[in-house]
Amino acid sequence: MRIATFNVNSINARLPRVIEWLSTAQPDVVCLQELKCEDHKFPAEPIEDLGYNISVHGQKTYNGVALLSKRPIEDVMVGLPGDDGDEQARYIEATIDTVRVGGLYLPNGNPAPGPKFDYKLGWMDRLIDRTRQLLADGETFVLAGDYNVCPTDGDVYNPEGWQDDALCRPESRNRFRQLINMGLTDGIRAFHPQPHFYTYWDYTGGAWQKDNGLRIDHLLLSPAAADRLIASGVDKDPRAGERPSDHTPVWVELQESP
DNA sequence: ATGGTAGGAAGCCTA
Repeated sequence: MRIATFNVNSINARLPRVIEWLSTAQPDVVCLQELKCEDHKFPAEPIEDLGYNISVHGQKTYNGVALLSKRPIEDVMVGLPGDDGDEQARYIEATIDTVRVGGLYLPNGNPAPGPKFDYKLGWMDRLIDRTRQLLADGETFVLAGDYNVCPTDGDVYNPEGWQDDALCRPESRNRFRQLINMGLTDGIRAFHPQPHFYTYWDYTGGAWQKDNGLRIDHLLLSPAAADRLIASGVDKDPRAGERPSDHTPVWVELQESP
């Protein structure tokens, strides 16, 4: 069972890239971020034609997340618990087969310090609370998405230049580490511990050509999910295509449940 | 070198 995450930076602008990637990679489950459209403007038909069920939590202009799955999507929950006043569409969770899958678009948080950074840290605290609940419920789960956190300096092409950025600040890294310390496994890191294994390259300055990247898209696995982890990877092909997203798909492969 | 590029919305904001 292959579970992937892909920040598309507008699903409608990216539809050709997404269709091409789904057709070749054939992931079982996909978490999409930055749809930048409301539910009714999500291009469902061409994706359904490839055999996917779809659950969308959209928003006009900004944010927006979705789950795609070749298997049934059950018990969908949208919105991260813990703040009823949070209007931003950044979280969707559902059960697929035996796995609870959370698709997330963690706030960028720049500039730091400031209100946007405070929102990011509060959101991360709520994600930690949600993780605690999933563990208490005994769920086998994967939390996948654009975390907007570079866990270590090895995940940044130029750590000195990025040390004050919200993606690299100690407050952000500390909260990411809290998730790991709850027993979660970084799916990419488990198979690819080397530095400079990136998932995102800025549009500006020839970042892609120079491999000036960041590792900010992650799949975190519960202990029971990690016991089934057999492979992981980064698909760089979509980033090299025409009109690409600035992110590229990242995936884990889980052994089928018995 | 306080830029650069991309997307959506509306004549800027977010990333």
